[in-house]
Amino acid sequence: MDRRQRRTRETIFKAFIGLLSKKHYNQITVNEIIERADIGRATFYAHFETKDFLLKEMCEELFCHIFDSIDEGGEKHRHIFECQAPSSVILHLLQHLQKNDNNILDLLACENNELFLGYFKESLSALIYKQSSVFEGKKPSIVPDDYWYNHIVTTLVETIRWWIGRGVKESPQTIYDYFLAIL
Amino acid sequence: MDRRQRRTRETIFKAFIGLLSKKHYNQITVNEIIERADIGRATFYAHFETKDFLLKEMCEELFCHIFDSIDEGGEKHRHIFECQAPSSVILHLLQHLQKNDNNILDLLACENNELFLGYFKESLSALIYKQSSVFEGKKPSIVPDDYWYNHIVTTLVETIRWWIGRGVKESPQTIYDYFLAIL
DNA sequence: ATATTACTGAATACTGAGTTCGATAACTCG
DNA sequence: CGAGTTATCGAACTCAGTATTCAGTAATAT
Repeated sequence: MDRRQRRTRETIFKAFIGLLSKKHYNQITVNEIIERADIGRATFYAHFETKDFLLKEMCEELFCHIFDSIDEGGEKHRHIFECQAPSSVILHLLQHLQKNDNNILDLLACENNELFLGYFKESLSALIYKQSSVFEGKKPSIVPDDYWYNHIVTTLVETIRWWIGRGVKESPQTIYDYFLAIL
Repeated sequence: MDRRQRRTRETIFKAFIGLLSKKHYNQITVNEIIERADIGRATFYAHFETKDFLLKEMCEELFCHIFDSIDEGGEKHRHIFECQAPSSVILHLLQHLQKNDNNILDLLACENNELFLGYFKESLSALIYKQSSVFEGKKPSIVPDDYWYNHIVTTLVETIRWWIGRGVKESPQTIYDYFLAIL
C-alpha cells in the first residue's frame, strides 16, 4: 500500500480516537475529524465511505490486533500468547489493556458509544468461547447454556468497564480474581 | 392539562415507540415521527425541545409509572406493591414486564438504543439498592462493594434482555430463579 | 524519467434540525 | 352560551453537517 495512504489512514484514526476520548461519537463531525487530521475533505471520503465505516474499520484493526490469531496456529502476530504466557488468556488480555495500547482505554472509559462496545463485546465473545472450559464447573445446573454463556461475556465486559471507570488502579490479577469470584 | 395536549403527546409517544422498535434511535428523524404521528412540525417542537428530550420524557413517564412510589408510604400509585404482593419486588417487576405495559418489551428487545437502556438501568439501580439485603449473603468477601453492586444491576438488566431477546418464553419465576442462581 | 496514484480545496447539491408566524380550530371558564 | 385563551397547522426559512465532483498539484513506484 502507498505510504501516503497509510499515513493518511493513520492520521485519521489518531484524530478520531482523540476526539472520541473527548466527546460522544454522535457529536463528532467529519469536519472536526478532517480539521484535526489536517487533511482535505475529499481525502477523507476517499478512505472511508462514512463516519460509521471509519469506526467499524478502526475497531476491526484494533481488535484484530489484540484478539485475532487465537485460532489455529496462526503465523503473523500471535502476540497475545507470545508474552510470558500466563495460564489464562483473559488475564493476558487484562494485562494488554492495562498498557493502554492504541488508547483503547480512553475509548472504553467514557459512556461514549455503544457501537464501539458492541465490537468489543463481539470480540470478547469469541475469546470466551475458546475459554469456555474454564467456567464449565461453575455453571449452576438449572440455567440454560446460552444464558450462562451470555452472562460470562457480559460480566467480563462490565468488569473491564468498572476497572477502567475508576482509573485502572487494581492489578490485572486482582481484576481477574474479582471476575472469577463473582461467577 | 388541555385534552388536545394530552392527545398530541400520547400520539407522539406512540409513533416514537413504534419507530424505536423498528430502527435505531439515531436513524429516526423528526420528520418520520411527525409524519407517523400525523401532526404539524411546529406542534412537535411545542412539546419537545429536541428528539433527546422526547426520549428522556418518555422514559421518565414509563419508568416512573413502574418504579416510583417505592419510597416511603407514597399515596398515588403504589401499584407495584398493590398486586398480590410477591415476596420479591424484582419478581414483581418481571411480572409487570411480561405483561408488556406500554410496549416496554419492544424497546428493550432490539439492540436499539443505549440511551433507553441507560434510563432503564438507572431505575433498576434504585430498585436493587432497596433490595440490597437480599444479596448481601452472596457477596464474595474479596470483591469491593461497588463492584458487587454494579454487577447485580448489570446482571439483572442482561437477564431481562436475554429473556426478552428470546421471546419471553420462560415464566417470571423461572427467570428470577436463573437470576438468583448465577449470582 | 514517466506513468500512476493520492491529496488538495473549493464549489455544490442535499438532508435534517429547529424556528417563525399568521390563520384556524378546539378548549376552558365564567 | 360566549369571550378569551391556547393548541395545532403548514409552509417558508435559517443553519449545520453530509457527501460528491473535479481540476490542479505533489508524492510515489518501477
